Amino acid sequence: MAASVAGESFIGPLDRDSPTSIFAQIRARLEEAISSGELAPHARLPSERQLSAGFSVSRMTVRQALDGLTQDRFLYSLPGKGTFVADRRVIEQPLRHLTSFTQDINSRGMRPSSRLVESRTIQASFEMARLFGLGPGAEITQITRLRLADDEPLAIESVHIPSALAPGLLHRDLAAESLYSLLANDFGLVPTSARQTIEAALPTSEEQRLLDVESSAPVLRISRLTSDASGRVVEYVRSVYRGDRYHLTVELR
Amino acid sequence: MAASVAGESFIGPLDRDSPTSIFAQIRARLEEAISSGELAPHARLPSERQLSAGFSVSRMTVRQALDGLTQDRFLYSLPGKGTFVADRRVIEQPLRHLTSFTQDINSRGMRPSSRLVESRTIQASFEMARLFGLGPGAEITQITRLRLADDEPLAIESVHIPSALAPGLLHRDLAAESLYSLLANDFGLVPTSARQTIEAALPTSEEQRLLDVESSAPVLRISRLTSDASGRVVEYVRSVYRGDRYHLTVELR
DNA sequence: GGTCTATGGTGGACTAGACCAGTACGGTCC
DNA sequence: GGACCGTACTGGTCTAGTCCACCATAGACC
Repeated sequence: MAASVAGESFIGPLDRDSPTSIFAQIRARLEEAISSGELAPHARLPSERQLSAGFSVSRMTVRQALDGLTQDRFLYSLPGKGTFVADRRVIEQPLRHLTSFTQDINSRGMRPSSRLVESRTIQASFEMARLFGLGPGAEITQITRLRLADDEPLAIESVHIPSALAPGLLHRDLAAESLYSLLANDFGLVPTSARQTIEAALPTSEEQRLLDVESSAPVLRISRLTSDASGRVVEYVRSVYRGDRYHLTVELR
Repeated sequence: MAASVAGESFIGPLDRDSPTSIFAQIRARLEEAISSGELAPHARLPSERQLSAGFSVSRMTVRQALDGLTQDRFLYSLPGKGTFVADRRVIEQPLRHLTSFTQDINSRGMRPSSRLVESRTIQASFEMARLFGLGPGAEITQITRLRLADDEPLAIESVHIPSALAPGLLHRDLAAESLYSLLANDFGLVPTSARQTIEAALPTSEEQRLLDVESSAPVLRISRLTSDASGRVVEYVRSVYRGDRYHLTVELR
């Protein structure tokens, strides 16, 4: 009744000189074995002690890899029984991660593009200053773009970033490089978490025109507040998506 | 310019005989110190070695507590510099966690209630059988309820659970006990993660009647697939929320 | 002034052990 | 047959150390 004996191909020598840490290598091996199907859903993994011997590392190092995979719902463990592969067939590809419009649309198998609607510097309103933790009247760079998928209008996206965090942003060519890689590379702004508020509404007349929809066509209004690891708010985005062409998928815990 | 010296009140002897693990106790101390404001945002924590000495535990145990808090965005660390309190003032209360309608509405400061619309056993459609990983035609218990907040209609919620997972569910009194505590206590179904799909739409005539809205009033259609730790799908919920009274908040990473 | 360098501190990674509570199973006793 | 009990295994927790890359600072040197 026991699972497969020996021959677990994902066990094997690791690269001790690699810049990648040992536990990350073990984690990658297991992830690979899971996604390739070698480790099927609900299959039992070798015990931590067996893995530790198989990889010639300490058990704590194995646990560091297993803990991460458990945290991310690749594995689950039952004390006294063993560690098992979680069944992710359903919770497969959806975007649990923070994604840009470009990544999002690409992952849906469409071609993203955008058209600049407006870009300017504004004074922060009281509310917006509070969100960013700035004094009222602080300068905010606002970039509004029409977002298209396969050349059809899909959303209007209005990004707000404190000018102090990204000086000179207005004069950059956002057609040439992605806003997010620009923020990360040139300004050191690395988003790690975001809070999104989603509501259903009807479009304003301006939105009807840009999105090319009727006044009775429902839209998704999404506002997103993005922070870096220290919790500093780096951007505030207000988007309006066509309800007929877009649905949002999120994963909760 | 250095932070407070000595006198960190959250450091102190732990209960070695407690059923709660040491690292969980340390974690609780730090969380408490953060939420009380004793550890302000961006304040530097004592070093891992100092904490380890202060609590008289091994450094690995301290790290177990810190790692968890970092994972959950209470802390962030800068190698070579120290560990710091993240600024969560913005990403404060929103529901990162899986919540029931009752919890959700309570946390918004309103009084939740519900009215049974329909409860019955149906044959799984091909699509629904696939979602649950069952054969087509498997029995599904379906419970549809009108959900109210402060006695105003807010949503229609239709829960689907494989009958085999919760036998006799139809004959239980859902007014008396929460569906979720019932599922957990009597059937051992503990949801740990969910995938939600959200879209904006217009209500059907039946939905207009139940929610008491016009045909042109946009609604949020949310479908949720809930799984337990092993990845087994335990429930599928389809909800329709009034767009004017409800907005959804989620946190991403 | 500016630049280099040693020093001591920090988090990150890793080791090789230990004890515990829970599980499964085989055997023994009734 | 059924109840009990030891044994061997599992993951969960904890210890007491090591080595490393990175960071700040203070002092020496130019």
